[in-house]
Amino acid sequence: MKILCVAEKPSIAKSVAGILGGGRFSVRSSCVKYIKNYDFSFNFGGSLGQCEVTMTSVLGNFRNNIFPDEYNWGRCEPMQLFTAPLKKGYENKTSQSVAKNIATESQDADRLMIWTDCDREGESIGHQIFEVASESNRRITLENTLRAQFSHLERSHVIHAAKTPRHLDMKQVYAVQTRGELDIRSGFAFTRLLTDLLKSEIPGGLEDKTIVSYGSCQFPTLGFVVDRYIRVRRFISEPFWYLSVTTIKNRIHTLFTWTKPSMFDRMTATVLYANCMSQPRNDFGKIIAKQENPTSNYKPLPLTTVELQKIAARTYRMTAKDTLKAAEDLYTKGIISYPRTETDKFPAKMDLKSFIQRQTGHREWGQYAQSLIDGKFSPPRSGRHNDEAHPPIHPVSCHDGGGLLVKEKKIYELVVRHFLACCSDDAKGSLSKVTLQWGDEIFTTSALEVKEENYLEIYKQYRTWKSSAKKIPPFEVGEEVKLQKAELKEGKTSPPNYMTETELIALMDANGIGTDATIAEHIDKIQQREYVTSLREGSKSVLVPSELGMGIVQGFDNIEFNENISLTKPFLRKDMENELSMICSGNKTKPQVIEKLVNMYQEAYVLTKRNQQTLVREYRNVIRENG
DNA sequence: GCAAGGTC
Repeated sequence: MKILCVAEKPSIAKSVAGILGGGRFSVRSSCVKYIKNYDFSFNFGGSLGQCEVTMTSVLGNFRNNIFPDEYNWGRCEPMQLFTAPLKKGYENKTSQSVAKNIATESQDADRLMIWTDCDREGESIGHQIFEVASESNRRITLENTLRAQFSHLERSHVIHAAKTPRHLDMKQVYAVQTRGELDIRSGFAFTRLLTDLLKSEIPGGLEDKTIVSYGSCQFPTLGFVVDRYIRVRRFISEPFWYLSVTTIKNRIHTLFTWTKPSMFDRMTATVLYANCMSQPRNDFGKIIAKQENPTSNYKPLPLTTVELQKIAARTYRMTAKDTLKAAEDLYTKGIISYPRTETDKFPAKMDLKSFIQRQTGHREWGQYAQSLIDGKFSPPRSGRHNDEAHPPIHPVSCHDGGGLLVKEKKIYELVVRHFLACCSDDAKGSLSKVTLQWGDEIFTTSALEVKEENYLEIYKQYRTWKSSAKKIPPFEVGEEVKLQKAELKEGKTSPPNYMTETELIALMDANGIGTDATIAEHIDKIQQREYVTSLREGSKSVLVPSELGMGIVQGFDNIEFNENISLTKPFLRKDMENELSMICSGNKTKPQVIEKLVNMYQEAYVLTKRNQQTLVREYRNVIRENG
């Protein structure tokens, strides 16, 4: 029997061929520069048995939606794009060649086995491969097409995946197709409307090559930046007042903080201060309580892509894009698990200790790993996210760093240390708190003492939790202590900061805008479109909207849409994600979801067009306000 | 000329 295996990317095809072929395979080049075809034999067991195998790959998505030529820009009313037919096509020469290689290689195959990544997109890419293969070879059907399930490239795992395939999950395929169709219809329609409108109404305002694009991810991303900008600009600093006392005992000065919130009314604060000052012995305070409570600092949750990007941005100042690239390269080398995951909970049956064991020989953290094996192991915390495709990011093999790029080394170290931290105990400490009364007012001071570092021993680079530098003198309850200072102080509320990239990533992630692989691209896109510019502010850079970006958001926010739908807010996109999940779980069908959301977008389009002067007016307003 | 999603 002859089997054609197809992976999502060339690196996976190479690794899997190496494992299944046991190192004995021959390589042929294909009509695409990056893609190689590997021939070998492998015993799949079961009804397949010993097979001749060709392993190849595609380059991610290669078939996409295309509108027929009569719907090109300027040749139809954009509104028609919501219902125009869509055909499958190839965007460029490369994807056409990718398809050609699949068609050729499938010709003499008895079976097709899909080896794309095990996520929703992978399932859809698998279906594209199936379509091309079955068009070229009628013996390949959806029923006899196999789908390997794997989440990392460790040898025994890959062999097990080859021997226990399932079928393509069409529900996931339909969910992805639904998103694709809605995005191209709404994206093209609104982009043409906005571009043509703003160019004709604001002559000389926009350059010829400018595109004012709408996208279901671009707009909410822009919306986050604008919201923050407005909050900063509208911020008015307010003074507030508070009481503060400092004691002196054993020559140690101890600052006590008022337990009441700061007051925005000066008179009230002054009266309270005067009350205290009018007491006899107003230069003494009384210790009324003393506590010492055990406290913990929790170890981190199992590592997701976005968390990895956030930690790397904070600790190493790496961009989200660079972090993902480094992690992807470590994955294809078999060093860490699949780095695109939303799951922050390890599967119950996973043998974590075997992964720790592999790290015991490492010169930096081997000893620590050994101590976990020798009894200090503690089961990881469980988060509430699960993408049902990949476990949290964890190291697969032990690597001394030789031959790795600097960025890869950093990311590898982060992944290992994070994993070991997850399998350790929380840090333990004790928090001492002393309460003091001065007049009728109550003040407290506290100090932390770290007793057991536990996970922090391996995780110091990424998180600090230290004993307080200040020492609290040995106060006794009931004791009267001399005050060194007792003051009425004035403070000022400070404005929020402009949006940083790290914050924007966190917001997009929390709101389901884009995927781990595309979040960085959307941030890039709204800058290319000149909706947003990046400014340096001190040591970090922040994102602020341009006039165009402000104008668009203000314009859309001033149009009243049905059911309070907002195109610049994340809720619409989140709704769509929910609908897609329902397709995956079998509770809705692709046509149902498309009908519902196309109707909604059409209504929004009609209202936008009817109120197009609002968009123009708001954009002009922004320009005028800026002078 | 236009989206978002893969990957190179």
